[in-house]
Amino acid sequence: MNQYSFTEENYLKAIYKLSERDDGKVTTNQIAEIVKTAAASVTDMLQKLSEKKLILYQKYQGVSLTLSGKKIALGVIRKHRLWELFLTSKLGFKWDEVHDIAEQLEHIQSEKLVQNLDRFLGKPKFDPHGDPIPDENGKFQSQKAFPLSDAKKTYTLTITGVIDHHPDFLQYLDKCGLALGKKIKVQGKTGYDNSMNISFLNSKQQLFISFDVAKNILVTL
Amino acid sequence: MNQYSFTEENYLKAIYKLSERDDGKVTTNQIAEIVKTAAASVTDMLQKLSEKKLILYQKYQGVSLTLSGKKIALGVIRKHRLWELFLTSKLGFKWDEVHDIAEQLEHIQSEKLVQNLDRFLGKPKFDPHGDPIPDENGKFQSQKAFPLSDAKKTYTLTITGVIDHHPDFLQYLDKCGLALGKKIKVQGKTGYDNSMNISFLNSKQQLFISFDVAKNILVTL
DNA sequence: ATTTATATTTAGGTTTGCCTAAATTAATTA
DNA sequence: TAATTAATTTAGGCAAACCTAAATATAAAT
Repeated sequence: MNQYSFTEENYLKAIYKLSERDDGKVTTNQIAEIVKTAAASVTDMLQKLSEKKLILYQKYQGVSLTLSGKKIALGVIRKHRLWELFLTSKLGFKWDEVHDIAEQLEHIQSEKLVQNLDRFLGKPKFDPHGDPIPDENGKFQSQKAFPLSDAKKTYTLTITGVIDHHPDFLQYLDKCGLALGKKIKVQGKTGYDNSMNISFLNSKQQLFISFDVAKNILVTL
Repeated sequence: MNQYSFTEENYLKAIYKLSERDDGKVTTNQIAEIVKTAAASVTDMLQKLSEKKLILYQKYQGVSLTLSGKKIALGVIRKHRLWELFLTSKLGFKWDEVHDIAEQLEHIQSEKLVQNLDRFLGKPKFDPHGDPIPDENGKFQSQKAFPLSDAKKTYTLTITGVIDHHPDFLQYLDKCGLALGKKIKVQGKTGYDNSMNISFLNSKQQLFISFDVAKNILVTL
């Protein structure tokens, strides 16, 4: 009944994530970039998803998800994030190792499995990268976090998430001692290249980070 | 490099399980039965697997696994059984609910995931149905268990496994109070239909089970 | 040893998801 | 507004894994 292919789920997830950012119509090329296929293949799939009423699609006009499409996308994202948390909190994986495995696990079909896993993990609200985990109805708390690059001086900030999930980036943060929950303060900003000088609470340690890095770190006041 | 498709893995697993029993060449129709496809489709796949040197295949002569084929099959079985145990021991599933989910999970590709899961579960030797779990080298203890239907009277027996894994059968055992580890004694056998009268240790409870049921229960002395 | 039955393979065709190249539409720039 | 560029779609094709029907090989029965 409710069975969609691995590939279909990945397209829906990609469309969801794109429309989350741009908050409008998603284009063929954007999707092609994410799912790593030729644009022509994307067009094929869009026609198929449209027939199944999972997306709204008109030639050349971009796409958006229908309610059913969004539900499926959120279900996949929910599974992805639960599995990521499982891998780190129970199996001892580091946060830079879990993405590829969760990309596979997110397609396992079993409503009961998701519910039991959710309970086993204690109905968590956030995954190891600080992303919110949708509940069984697709609802989640959207964080009021903002990129560190937007931060003013003086305030004490808490690191609550990352935007870039690439292993290289995460490993770099590890090396700097930057982890979720860490409290930091912006000591200074260089006007020229927007790089930042930050310090940790309870430590004299200082750190320089580039604008590109700061853009990908999410913090709250 | 070491990547085989979902389907290829299922064929190899089927061939492994069939050759375990009959201990010889496996036929096209036997495989077709297990993987639930037409015999002609099996022939297609056998030719493909043969080219990849995962099986030894000659037209009309049946097949057997090569060493590489066997390794892959055992890897899949290892994963299947580890996941089944995870589902029952950590997520609260019952032994009749885990098969279909494990059929999906067994194809997740990540050597590290398997190792970490194995460690998380305490390097278990048996799955929830009493089947041995191969280690990272494909080695496992083959049980010296035998079907309850072959048991003589008098001895106290321990239930250590089941042959049939169908939910119906397992639920029936649950209803009878027959579970792994339970100690029983054969009180009598009916010559006519080979049905059995068994009793539990530490209980006056008596039970009649058919020959068909007894054939699918494994016990040790 | 033939004949009959069963098992297996070949032939031809489908679907899914992908590709490249060519055509078309939309967006941008002159 | 016309011309150029970029994005998107159509056309035609490929590989994987499946199917049915027909052909062929093996096994069983007379």
